[in-house]
Amino acid sequence: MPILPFDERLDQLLSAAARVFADKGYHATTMRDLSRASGLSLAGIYHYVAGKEELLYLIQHRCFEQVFEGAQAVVDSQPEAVARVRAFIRHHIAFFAAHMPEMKVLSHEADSLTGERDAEIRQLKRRYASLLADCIEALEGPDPRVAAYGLFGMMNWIYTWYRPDGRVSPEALADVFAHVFLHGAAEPRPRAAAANAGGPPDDQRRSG
Amino acid sequence: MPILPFDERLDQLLSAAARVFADKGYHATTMRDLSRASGLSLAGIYHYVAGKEELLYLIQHRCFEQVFEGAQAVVDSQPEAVARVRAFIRHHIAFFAAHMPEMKVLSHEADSLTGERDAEIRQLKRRYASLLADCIEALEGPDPRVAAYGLFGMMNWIYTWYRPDGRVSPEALADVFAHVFLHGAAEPRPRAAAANAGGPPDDQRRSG
DNA sequence: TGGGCATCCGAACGATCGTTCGGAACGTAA
DNA sequence: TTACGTTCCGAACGATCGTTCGGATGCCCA
Repeated sequence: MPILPFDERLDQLLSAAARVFADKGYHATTMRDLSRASGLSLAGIYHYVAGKEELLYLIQHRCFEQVFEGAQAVVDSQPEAVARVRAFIRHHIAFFAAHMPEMKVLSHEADSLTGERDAEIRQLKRRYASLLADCIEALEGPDPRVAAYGLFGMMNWIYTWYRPDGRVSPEALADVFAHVFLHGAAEPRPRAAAANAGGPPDDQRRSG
Repeated sequence: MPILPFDERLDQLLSAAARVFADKGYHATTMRDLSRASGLSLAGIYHYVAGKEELLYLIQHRCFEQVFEGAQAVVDSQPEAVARVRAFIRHHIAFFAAHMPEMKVLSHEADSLTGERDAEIRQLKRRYASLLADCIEALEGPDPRVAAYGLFGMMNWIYTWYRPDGRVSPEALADVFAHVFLHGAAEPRPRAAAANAGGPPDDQRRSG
């Protein structure tokens, strides 16, 4: 037995690969990049995975199973429609912020898999989207499919601009998104709780 | 002079390249793909552009100037904050639907340029985002930056799921997004106008 | 008739890609 | 000690990449 057992070394490899894929994009990263980032030799990588695409598949599959399981749990714990949607948003954003590279790869490299691996991930994606769409349908608002995809866009897009260690905490971000999606940006927020962590708790209520 | 003047042949090339980039992704498409799609020979492409990256740059630059100009115009034509935001959304979605390949490339390949070309496109992007953020700030709702990026995500994400020739017209899509962003998905929409195109052109005011 | 420019191409170049091959180093079991 | 499976690597393979080179063709003007 070497320093690390097989499974843990594989986890390390997948984690390093997720970071590089997120940073440079799947097609633009080379196996030599992954060799450098993982500490394995170029050939050594192939002891753990069959090839580059399997690496991407494993990252996406593991990540998806995790978000889905967590989302299912928090949604089930809420009986009421608005609370279920809010819980989904909070969980999705929290998970996203805690697994930025993997979630970015999941969002940005959705078309980079092929064949059966592609089909399997697409199916997971459909199930996850349905979970949210079903919650939204109970709101009896606009077209649930359109609204759900709109909300996914709002949330998934954060990989292009949001930094979890910046001025806006993941919790504050989720609250803003939940408020905007449920009640709209033209409505004042009920409590102070803007997006800034430190500053004065600027009150949101409109003047007139 | 051949059948087509230089500029028009270049337009054709850029249009073909946008379609292929949108379909396969920038890094995954080869110059030979572009040769096939444009009807030019592999070497012939280099008579019109300096290389693959310039192709991507020209697509993004031209597209961005167009959306920005149009958005500026429709925003300026509206005096009131809510109407300005709504106008921005309608224009962005309409333009997106009418220029799907280019806008997908603009959204999805935001990190594929390098050096000066990258810097220039990023600056255009900042200006465009500020235009929307300024409109949103006047709503006096949640953090304008967060809300603006959230709205951009909602709108730009459509390249992953929306087909302009499907059951939901671009106008209906824009109306749903405008309603959700401004008033929330938990609020009922004022008129029927769910997702059908032929309805009355306007449905602004809340019910109460 | 001939020079010059614009348009466009077939063929090839060097670089780099994902992957593979043959084996080294090590621990364990007999 | 030998035998063997696991872990891992240096070196190389064939394929393909973006790009370039040296023209070929046709049009314009003199």
